[in-house]
Amino acid sequence: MDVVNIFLTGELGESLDDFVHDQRRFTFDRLGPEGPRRLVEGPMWAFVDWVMPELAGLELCRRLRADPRTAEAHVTMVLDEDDAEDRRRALRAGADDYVVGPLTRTAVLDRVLALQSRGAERTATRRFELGELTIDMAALQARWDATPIVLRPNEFRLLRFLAENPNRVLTREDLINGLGKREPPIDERTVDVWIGRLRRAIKSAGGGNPLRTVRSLGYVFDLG
Amino acid sequence: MDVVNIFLTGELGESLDDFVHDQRRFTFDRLGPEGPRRLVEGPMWAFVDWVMPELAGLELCRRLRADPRTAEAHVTMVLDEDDAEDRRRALRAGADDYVVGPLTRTAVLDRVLALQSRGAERTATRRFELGELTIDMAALQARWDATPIVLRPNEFRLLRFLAENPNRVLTREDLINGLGKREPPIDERTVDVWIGRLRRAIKSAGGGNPLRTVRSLGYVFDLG
DNA sequence: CAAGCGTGTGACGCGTTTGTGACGGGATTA
DNA sequence: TAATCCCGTCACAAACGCGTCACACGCTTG
Repeated sequence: MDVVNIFLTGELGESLDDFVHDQRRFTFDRLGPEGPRRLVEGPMWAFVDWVMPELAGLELCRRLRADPRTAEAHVTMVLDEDDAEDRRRALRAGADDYVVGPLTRTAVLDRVLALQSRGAERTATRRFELGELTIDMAALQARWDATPIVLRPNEFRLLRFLAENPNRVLTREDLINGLGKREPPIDERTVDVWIGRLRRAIKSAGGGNPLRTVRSLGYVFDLG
Repeated sequence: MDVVNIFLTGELGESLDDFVHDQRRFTFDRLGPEGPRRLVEGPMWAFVDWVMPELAGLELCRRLRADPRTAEAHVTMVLDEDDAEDRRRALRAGADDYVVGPLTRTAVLDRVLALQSRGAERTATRRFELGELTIDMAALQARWDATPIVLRPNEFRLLRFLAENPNRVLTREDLINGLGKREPPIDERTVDVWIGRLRRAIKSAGGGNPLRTVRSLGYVFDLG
């Protein structure tokens, strides 16, 4: 069984229990100014707060990179707000990517799973644009023409899957499988509701409707 | 053992060896302006650089599509930077998708595996062109010279069937059978209505009228 | 030129599919 | 623990697709 070790700064690290999902075990631990409290086998994921009580997040980030025990960890910086300059600084300090907080367990797991499934390749497409739509895998955020689209986790996964298969009719079954929802079996009509919610979210960010209904078949993400 | 043949433009094609992974053999070869150096059996994947020494990537992409030996290949365009307009152009030139480079072997394999596992049922002919008309089977969408034609399912099937039998008179019966409508029996006059609707749809996308009536016989899809 | 076909097309109505507000259970957060 | 959020399902109304009809127009034939 795969194990993924997740380290978090601040309170969050304390409050989370270990967790199993999809044959994979996740361990959570607190990340202090000296790094992780215990050393572990397997992939490590560190989420570093931008502001911390004892230490600036940037400094911790540099220390993690400098320490051979944690140099290989995947480091995600947690920002309070979406500031371009902060992002640059985070990446320069050695972070692999960033999220705009606040961080919940769901957000953490979503990220870890998303990045894992995209493969170990660090420079894989983490971000892609389709027309006016930008999907940023690293920040788990989508934008329409620079306006952020407020998406719930399921909606983001849906959008991602659709956008990864553009110009191709996806049946409701495809979509259910694509989001990895085999158990419990999902009513196909539910997909319509997903689509409706996703459309509304895109629309309320001022976006168009790239999701075309193909009657009696499914849906397509349409590119220009 | 499955074999997947991967063709790459530029240096990358030279530097990679054949490779085995998960019961599957991958062969790598260089892709020049004239297409692949050697011809192969089995699925083909071409990764085309946006910029190439001898030839623009877009042009190569079009050539691959036009060449019957490579028309069925899955073509991925490799972009240097994230430009929305370039993406559109790539897809319009016949690329199936795109990545933002730089490309490594890992990135290539990840992508091929991901696409293979998703699109298990790749239709034989994903897309074909007849003059200004393009028919995209995967997206169930037709375009006249880059303008989408709004078609209902039945109209799409009709257009597809006509386009698959160009320059050949199809009787109303042929058309009814071609669309697989045996039950319940369809009035032949209904075909006239189908044709009329299809013509209108093409026209309102700015297209011409490739559908010629052959009095007392049926209809022809006219090429040239 | 008249009569007779063959075709184009607007209109209609039925059956099906889709969109969506509402609800409730379950998980998460504070 | 209470409050909130997320999400799957349901039910109903609206939208849609499509086959048919009916009539007008045009072409053919005598």
